Amino acid sequence: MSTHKAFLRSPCALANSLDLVGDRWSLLVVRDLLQGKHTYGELADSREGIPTNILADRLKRLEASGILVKAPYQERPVRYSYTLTPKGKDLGNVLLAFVRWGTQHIPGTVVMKAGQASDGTKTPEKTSRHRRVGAAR
Amino acid sequence: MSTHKAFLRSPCALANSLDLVGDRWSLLVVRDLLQGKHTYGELADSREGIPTNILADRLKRLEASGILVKAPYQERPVRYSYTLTPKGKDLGNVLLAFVRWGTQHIPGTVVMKAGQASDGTKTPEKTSRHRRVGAAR
DNA sequence: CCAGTAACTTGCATTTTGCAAGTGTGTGGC
DNA sequence: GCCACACACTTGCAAAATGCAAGTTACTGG
Repeated sequence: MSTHKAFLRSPCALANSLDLVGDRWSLLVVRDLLQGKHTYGELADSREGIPTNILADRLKRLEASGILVKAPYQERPVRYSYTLTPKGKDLGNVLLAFVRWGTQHIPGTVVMKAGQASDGTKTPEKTSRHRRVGAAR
Repeated sequence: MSTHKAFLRSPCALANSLDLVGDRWSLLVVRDLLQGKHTYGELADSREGIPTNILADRLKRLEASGILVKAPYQERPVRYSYTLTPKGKDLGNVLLAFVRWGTQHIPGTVVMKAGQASDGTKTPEKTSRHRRVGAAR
């Protein structure tokens, strides 16, 4: 099979990025993965309450587009771990841009991102492993 | 009445940003406005072929959330001009992050963004005018 | 055998899309 | 006045996506 299908809308990088992660849930899943979550259960338990069918669908799509990979981390009982690829981790910069825009322009919103943004807002961070956002700037 | 409604999903800046512009079209409209387009017709004539009902809806939503303003720029015949507010212009950074991610990770995509980049990225791209894209099936 | 957990699927009502066609307002030409 | 035309939208659906609840499968410990 070919590695990529024809462009759906245009060759514009923005349009194609939006076709992959331009919906209300995908980037929240990426956020949670960046924060150190890695199982379906942890992801389903997000603050925003993503419906499980949507989560399953987004995980499939994100895997299909090479943003994350699914792999069993134990065999008996089989349990899966979702982790970001480099492509997925690079979305951290997009998240960061969104977070900066949101905190600046939507009153009341806070940074809920582990690894810290530029404005010094504290995050109620729990035991994160050693995963950090590849922050620009 | 309160000045703003309760958070739809969570106080997370990312989640709230996505509630405003987290769909497949909003940021493309912002892109076109940043590129200098300002009338409904010019926006409707985008490369990706946004349906006019969707465009009308997005313009209303973006105006409601203070990302752009609509104003008549001539009276007889009345013609409207859509322009970004500072809030809307700041989305340029989000666009930039998306464009960088896309060009880096989605093979074949190109930058189609005019001027106004904070890192000196330039586009020799020019805009096509009223060319129809009958590509949608 | 039973309860429990993780990881999904399924059903179905509601909402959002996408496409085409239509409407309202005003302008210039004849 | 009448017609063609352009701009800025609406309207009418069919099709798809979303959201909620409940069900399913695989396994394990008691």
